[in-house]
Amino acid sequence: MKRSKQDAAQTRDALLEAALAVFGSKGYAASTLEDIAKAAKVTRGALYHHFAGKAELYHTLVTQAASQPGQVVQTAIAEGGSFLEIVRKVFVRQIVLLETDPQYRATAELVMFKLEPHAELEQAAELLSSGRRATLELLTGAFEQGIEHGLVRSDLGSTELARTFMALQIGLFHVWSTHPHAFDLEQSAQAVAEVLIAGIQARV
Amino acid sequence: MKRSKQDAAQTRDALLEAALAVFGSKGYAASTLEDIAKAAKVTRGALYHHFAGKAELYHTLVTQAASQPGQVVQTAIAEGGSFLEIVRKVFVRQIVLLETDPQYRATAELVMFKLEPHAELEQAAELLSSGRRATLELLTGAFEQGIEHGLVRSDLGSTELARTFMALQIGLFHVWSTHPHAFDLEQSAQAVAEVLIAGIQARV
DNA sequence: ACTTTTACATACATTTGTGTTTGTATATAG
DNA sequence: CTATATACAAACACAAATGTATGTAAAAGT
Repeated sequence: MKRSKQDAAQTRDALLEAALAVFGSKGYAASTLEDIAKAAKVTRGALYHHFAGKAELYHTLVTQAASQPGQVVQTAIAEGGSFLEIVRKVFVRQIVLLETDPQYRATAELVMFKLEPHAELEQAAELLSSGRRATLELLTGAFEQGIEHGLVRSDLGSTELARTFMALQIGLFHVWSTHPHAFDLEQSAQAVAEVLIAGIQARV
Repeated sequence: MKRSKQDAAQTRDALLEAALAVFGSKGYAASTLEDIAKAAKVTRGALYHHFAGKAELYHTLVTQAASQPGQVVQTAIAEGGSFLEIVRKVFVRQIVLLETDPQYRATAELVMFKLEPHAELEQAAELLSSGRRATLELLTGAFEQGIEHGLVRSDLGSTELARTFMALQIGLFHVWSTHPHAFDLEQSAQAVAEVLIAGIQARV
């Protein structure tokens, strides 16, 4: 019984969603296509019809997640406020996004904390890697300006400050990811941001 | 040709070392026992003689790595210095340890950033998890004292400060782990520690 | 010196997952 | 209205990995 084109797109989405869930709960290598197909309530036949195989499924997930970064920065800047205020906002909001968007969270956890260096995943890894580099450069540029305006301490250099920002974000995400029920993410993010702001601002 | 007991212990160590390397480079599930045996220059027969299977190998690695934590704290305290000085020392030294001890680094990367929730690995995961909780509690206690002595800011609470410390460490490790050649770890750790200290100290 | 373990290697059986092929009902195009 | 392409399911073939059983030479015990 063949389905219409709309139905087909629906199954495709179901497969992607199922793949994310299964990959997230068992890791890439341990996940079987049968698992994914079953989770999407279809057979492997459907899966092979829509995707070339496991690697392509994974790659699709990663690329679609990597395409939605950094608009948080844009809106925070647009809202105005002092430099440090913007930094605080961006920090907290990017963290909170992990809690509010389960899809985003799952993908992020998958590619950051469950990265298996499989040969077929080279492209995806490379994509992620370059994304991270870009974010770091963007942050470095921002802190460079903050230093020039005398708002941020100048003794450590903009690169180290950017790395600190990233490290704090990633680290908090990791801690929360391993014990999600242990504390409230947003509240903690605000506290951590306080420390960050106090730590990077120029001394009077 | 049978080897002596000493040779046998050597083979066992070689297997563990090889397992760590292979797990680290391919992930748990994707690593085959043949890979590990070959890397240790023995056959799978030897492997099955020393270990029950893949899971036991992994478990052995994890437990032996989890047994060597926190002596950094002891020595730093013994050396004396102000509270914040000790915090800084502990932060930097624990990070640097990742660079100096490749064995420790590999295990840490494996269990922190390549954690595959395999069913057979439950025990190992539980062990890791409780270890992290213990570290966090130890840190919380330390910061609690710091607050009481008026050396640390009191507005955020000791738990949040401890989490910040952990997050910064883990995050920096993660950033370095994904791009080891991009920057000098020790230097960066010192800079990051500067920010941390400035961020948590009591305001005058 | 003789017997019994020990430390492996080798060979085999079984399972499991992947990729491919075939079949089929239905939607869509002409 | 007929032909073809589409969206899958079901069956099959193949490879790889695990676990186990067997063999064996040397070390360790007696």
